Amino acid sequence: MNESQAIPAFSALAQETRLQIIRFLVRSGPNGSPAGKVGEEVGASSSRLSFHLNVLEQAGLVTATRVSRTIIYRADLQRLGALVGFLLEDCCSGHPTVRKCCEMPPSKG
Amino acid sequence: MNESQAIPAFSALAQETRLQIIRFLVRSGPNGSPAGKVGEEVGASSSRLSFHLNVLEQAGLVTATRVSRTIIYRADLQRLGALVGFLLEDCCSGHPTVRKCCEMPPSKG
DNA sequence: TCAATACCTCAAGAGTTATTGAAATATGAA
DNA sequence: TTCATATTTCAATAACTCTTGAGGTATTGA
Repeated sequence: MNESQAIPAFSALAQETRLQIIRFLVRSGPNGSPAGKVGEEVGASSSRLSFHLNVLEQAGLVTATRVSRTIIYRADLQRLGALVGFLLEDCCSGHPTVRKCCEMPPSKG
Repeated sequence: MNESQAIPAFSALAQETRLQIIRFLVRSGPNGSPAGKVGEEVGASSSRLSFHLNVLEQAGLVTATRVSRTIIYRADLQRLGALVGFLLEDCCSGHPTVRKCCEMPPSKG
């Protein structure tokens, strides 16, 4: 991931509705979720939802696939991982203090 | 880190000049750097620099300390780490695919 | 073909962000 | 006090973001 990919990604995540969408799509797993269901989940009107899904898609954080009348959205976990990597390596020079946050939480081994 | 801290932090990082500032301040280490030197480094006029440093400070990603005539800025590594943690845990539910990016790079391991 | 469903696009308006240049504030030294 | 240095604040402006509501497109089934 380079800066010109990271900037739209950070920008996409800097918004409450889009954060809700990402959370929901990550939890929806590899099957993803149709736009309508995402809209119900986050409580957004169709045009508002479409606007935010488009921002996320342009940022590369979600993918869209048409299946008949519905459009299935999925979180792009590789991209999200690459963004974490950008934050750790590019922004923070791999600094150990920043890296500590990535260790597994104690109760989850 | 919660959502209302993460949103301004993502927003702060979604800008080229501020990304340059963060990189430089992380590399400057615990002594930080005076505003003027940051401005030289990133090629920003004083008012423009001040604007961006303020955004970063409000977002909690840098701290400012006055020392005589100069103001020393430092990257807040704890906050940056907490933001990585938010991205991994809150946004991505600690998903292993996303986590893989946090492993030490092979040549540095 | 017509109607229904699922979703997107468009235009308008309010609010926010980034840049510029001028002016203000704070500190230190002559 | 006067001057220089370091930095912030202010006002104007252009560009961008988000929301709303109306209308459009794609697909399916009767």
